[in-house]
Amino acid sequence: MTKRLGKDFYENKTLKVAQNLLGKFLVRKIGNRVIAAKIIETEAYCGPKDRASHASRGRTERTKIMFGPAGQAYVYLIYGMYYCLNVVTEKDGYPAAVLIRALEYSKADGPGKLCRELKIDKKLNAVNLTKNDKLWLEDRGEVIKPSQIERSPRIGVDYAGEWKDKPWRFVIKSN
DNA sequence: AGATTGATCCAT
DNA sequence: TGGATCAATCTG
Repeated sequence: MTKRLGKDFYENKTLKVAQNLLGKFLVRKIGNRVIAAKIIETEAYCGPKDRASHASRGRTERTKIMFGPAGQAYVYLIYGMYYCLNVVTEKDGYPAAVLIRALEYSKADGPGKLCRELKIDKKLNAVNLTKNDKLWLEDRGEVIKPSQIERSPRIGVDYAGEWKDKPWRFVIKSN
């Protein structure tokens, strides 16, 4: 059973989507080559008050995508050298997204390397993951039980004050 | 621990 | 318009 995730999957509470994404497959089509890899690590960025989220400083040219409807890709450049891939969640108007941090594929552990391996760059920013033929997500029937999920604080957000310790990072155990 | 690297954001 | 900042990674 293989089914592309639709808007109903993304239009949900971000913490729930972040956990549901574990075990799903990220599919990237480059020319005639198709790469599919299981998602094993995610992080949730929730709402305008989450200081770790780019959206916490309000709607800007870069972050407006996070305020948009669920099911779009949010791709941005960080530290001048690496791209990070997020998927937008929740209702149109509410800024939230899930960062895809690692895949069970080659050396794609870490959001920067992941995007390098899959050739994800700014051209894929704002694409609709439910419709386009270059990048999308699939349910291949794998079920991840809550007991297989490990929670921990998010990476690289020490500047976020009280928000930095929230256990909003999700990893499949034994990876 | 330090260097890298450049788009983005906001204010000296 | 300029300077500080950064959801990272590599090298030592």
